[in-house]
Amino acid sequence: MMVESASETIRSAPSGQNGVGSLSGQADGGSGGATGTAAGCSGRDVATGADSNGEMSPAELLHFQQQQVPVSVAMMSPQMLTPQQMQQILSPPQLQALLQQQQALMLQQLQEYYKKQQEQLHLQLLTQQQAGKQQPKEALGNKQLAFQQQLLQMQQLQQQHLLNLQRQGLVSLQPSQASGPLQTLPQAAVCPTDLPQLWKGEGTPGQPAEDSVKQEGLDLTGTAATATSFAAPPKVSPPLSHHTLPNGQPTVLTSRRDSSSHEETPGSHPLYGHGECKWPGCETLCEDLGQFIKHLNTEHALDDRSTAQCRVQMQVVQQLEIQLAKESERLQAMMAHLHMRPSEPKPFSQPVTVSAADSFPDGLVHPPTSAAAPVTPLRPPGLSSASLHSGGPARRRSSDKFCSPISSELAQNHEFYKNADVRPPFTYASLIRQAILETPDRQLTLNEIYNWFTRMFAYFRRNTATWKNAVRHNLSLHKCFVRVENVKGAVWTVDEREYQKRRPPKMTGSPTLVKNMISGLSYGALNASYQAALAESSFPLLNSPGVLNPGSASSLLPLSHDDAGAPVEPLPSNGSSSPPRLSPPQYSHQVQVKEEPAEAEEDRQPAPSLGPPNPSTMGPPEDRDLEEELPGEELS
DNA sequence: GTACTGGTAAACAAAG
DNA sequence: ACTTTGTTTACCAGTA
Repeated sequence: MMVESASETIRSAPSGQNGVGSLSGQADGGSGGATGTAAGCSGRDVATGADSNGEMSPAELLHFQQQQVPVSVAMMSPQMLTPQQMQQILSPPQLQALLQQQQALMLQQLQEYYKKQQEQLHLQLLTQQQAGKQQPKEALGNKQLAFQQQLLQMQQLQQQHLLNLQRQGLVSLQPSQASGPLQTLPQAAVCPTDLPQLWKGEGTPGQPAEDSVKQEGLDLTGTAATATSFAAPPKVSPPLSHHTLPNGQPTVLTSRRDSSSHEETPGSHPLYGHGECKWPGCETLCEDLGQFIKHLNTEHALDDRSTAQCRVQMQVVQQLEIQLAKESERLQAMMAHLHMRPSEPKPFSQPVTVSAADSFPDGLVHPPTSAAAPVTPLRPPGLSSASLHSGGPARRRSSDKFCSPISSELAQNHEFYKNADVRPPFTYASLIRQAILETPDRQLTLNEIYNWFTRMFAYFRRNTATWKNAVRHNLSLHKCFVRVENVKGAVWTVDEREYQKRRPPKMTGSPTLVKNMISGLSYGALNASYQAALAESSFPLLNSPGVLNPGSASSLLPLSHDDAGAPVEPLPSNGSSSPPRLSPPQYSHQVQVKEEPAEAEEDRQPAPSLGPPNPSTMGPPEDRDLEEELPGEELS
């Protein structure tokens, strides 16, 4: 198997790589290989985390990785989906939007955390100064210096992060501002007040800071995860108010910093909130600020324990910083990888997709993906097969079911599938059909089908033996694929009627079910179904404008109108009432002559009894089409 | 629990 | 003899 795979890879590589280099505009075989490798690497990177870049020690790396996955995943997906699942559920544009959101969230988290840290460090300075009276002078001086250095370091780190992010074009705000557009994000997403929980059970006075860091690091993930409950509204805004420091808050901070030698502003203390001490791991209840100050001076005076805690806090911040840097780097790579999808909003595909996305079989109106993802239909969660990335058994391709039109999906994410090592969520049968229908004469040899797979999907550039076997298996198994002996060999064609018949397997023989289902569907869903079918039928022409409406689609698709059942049947089709049933050779001949008539008349037995769902709003062609197309598209 | 569908693996044969 | 193509069977998993 592996031997065959290797040989096939070599053989199919040149042809398959031709279209691969589109990312860089290259089209020769050499760049294709590199592109494929890059795609594979990026996919692995996304799944398993960034590789070591030499800037981190093994321990740090381990620690970082321990934090990284849960944090990032939690921030990306409140439902705790794996990246692969996210990838499958979300369309590439959605992924991009999500990544940007993740980046923004991390930025906000870091900013808030920096502020928190600054306040804590600053408070430490204050505490030292007050407690320093009982301490030896030079020791106090050293520690003060250390704290000041830490504070300075914190500020530098913060500025550096902001600069980095600005350089990436991800942030367009001034460092003094929390995060302009990001303020719409849930404030509780990363709540600094949760951070003290990291210190729960934190080290005893003599415990080394490193040990604490390990614990904190692990706890941090949990904190971040729990803090990422987007759905829940921020229930405690008051405690946040003096931590998050929206816009004018930095001035408060600076004023406090300036008044470091003075009294704290009455009623507000960065470590005091909700009547309790906010010192990491403390949470001692204090009735008023005075009591809190007293508690602070007694319990959190400048000693080894407090120093260790502060160091731990520092390391937590540093971990976050490292994580942010790593995530930023990864995000950049991912975006660079995905950026090849400018999505050139094809004007024709948009109406089709939008309507298809608007009305899903579930009857829900799915919002448009995002501004950055204008025209990608959402796949219903759970519909897409999961965890295909590693090449494991993949189930439940979505193409045939529901109304996810393979053509429009492919048209929109063509570049994505071409370069990303992601398994397309379509069945082999639908892919084979697509490959065949893309050709002018609607026929392909087996090898040409192979080439189409490798050309269109990076995923099919590996494990060739497996999927090729599957292709052959599907070609032989499904009646909709007709083998035709040609002068130059055997070619494969698609019997659309068989293909359409195959799609509504569960609906056949249950007219009542069909009827109930149709009656339960809105016109929008029906229309979406129709348009989806139309889009699917017109994939080969999606790259040419004018497939906006059934009429133009049919006119541009002399042959494939049978594809969508009989949607565009009223159109020319040279009026022939078609020979209903063709033997394979005949059919192939029809294909070649492009005379595939508007048949499907005899296949539409149950249709007449169903009646048009909404005659007033739909034209006759749509009605007929929907009656036939709907079962397969909407229910299955 | 069952039927159906889809994916994967494998064996086998025929043809080039 | 080897590869490619094509067929068939079996098994597993997901879904209705």
